[in-house]
Amino acid sequence: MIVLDYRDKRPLNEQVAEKIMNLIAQGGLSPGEKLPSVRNLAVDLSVNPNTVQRAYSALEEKGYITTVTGRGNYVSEERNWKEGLKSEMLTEVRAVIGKAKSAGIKLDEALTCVREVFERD
Amino acid sequence: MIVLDYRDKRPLNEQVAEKIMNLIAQGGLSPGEKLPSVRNLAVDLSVNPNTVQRAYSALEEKGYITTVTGRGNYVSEERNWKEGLKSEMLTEVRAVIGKAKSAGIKLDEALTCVREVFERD
DNA sequence: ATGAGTGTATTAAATGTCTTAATACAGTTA
DNA sequence: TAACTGTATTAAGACATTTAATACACTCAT
Repeated sequence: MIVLDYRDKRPLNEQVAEKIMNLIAQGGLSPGEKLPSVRNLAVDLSVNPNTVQRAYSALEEKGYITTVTGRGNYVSEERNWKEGLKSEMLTEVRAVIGKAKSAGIKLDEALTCVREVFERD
Repeated sequence: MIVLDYRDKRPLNEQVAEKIMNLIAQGGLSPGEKLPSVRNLAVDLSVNPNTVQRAYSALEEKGYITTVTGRGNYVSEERNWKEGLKSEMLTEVRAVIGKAKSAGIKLDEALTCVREVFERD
C-alpha cells in the first residue's frame, strides 16, 4: 500500500500522511473504506505505532479520514476535504511560480511547462 | 541585506544561501560584486561563521559565487548559473503541478493561477 | 462478561541534524 | 608585519524525530 523513502529527509509521519492523502485524492482509497489499524500499518511499514498515529491524526485534522475509537479509521466523504485540498494545492502552486518568476522564468515558459505536465498520461 | 526568519523551520544556512541566491538572480547583487566576508555577515546576522560558510559553500557549488581564499567571495557571471537556475525552477514547477493535477486541479485552474501570479507587481 | 482488536496518551531513551563555540591554519593585501 | 580573507576541525548543546514500553478506554464477536 505504501513504500517509505528513507532518502527523503522529511519526517516519516509526514511521508505516511502524504502518501495516504494521495491515495485518497486519486481514488485509490474510497470514502467509507477502512484504513489499516495503527498497529498493523506500523508493522507493515516497519515503523513505530506512534509514527502512524501522528500521520492519522494529521489526516483527520485535515478532514481526509474519520477516526472512531475502538473501531478504526475510515476515509471521509469527498466534500470534507476536496476544497481544502484544492486551495492547499493552489497555494503551493502560487509559491513555486512566484519563486520561478523572481528567478527569471517568463510567463510563457511557465505556461508551457504547466501544459506539458497536463499532457502527460 | 538579509533578514532571517526564525519561524521558518529550514536550516539557517539554507535560508542564507537562498536569500543571497535570490538577490543574485534578481540583480540586487551584480556579477563581480563582492559579498560580505564570512565573519562580517555572521556578525550582521547574529549567526555562527560556520553557518555562513556553509551557505557560501553551497552557493559556490551551484555556480552563483566564486570564492578566492584570502580575498573573499564574488558574484559569478550569469552564464555560470542562469541555465542551472532555470532548470531547477522548472523541475520544481513540474513537481508541484504534477501534485496539483493528481489532486484534481484542472489545467485551466492551473493556468489561471500561474497568470495571476505573473500579473502581480 | 470476556478477550481480541481498536484508538489514545505518556514517559523515557536513542538518534541525527543544526548550530554554536573555540581554535588553528593558510592565503592576500596594504 | 598586521589585518583581513577563506578553510578546517573538534566538542558541546539544542532540537526534532523516532523508537520503546506501557497503560487506559472503547467496540465487537463470542
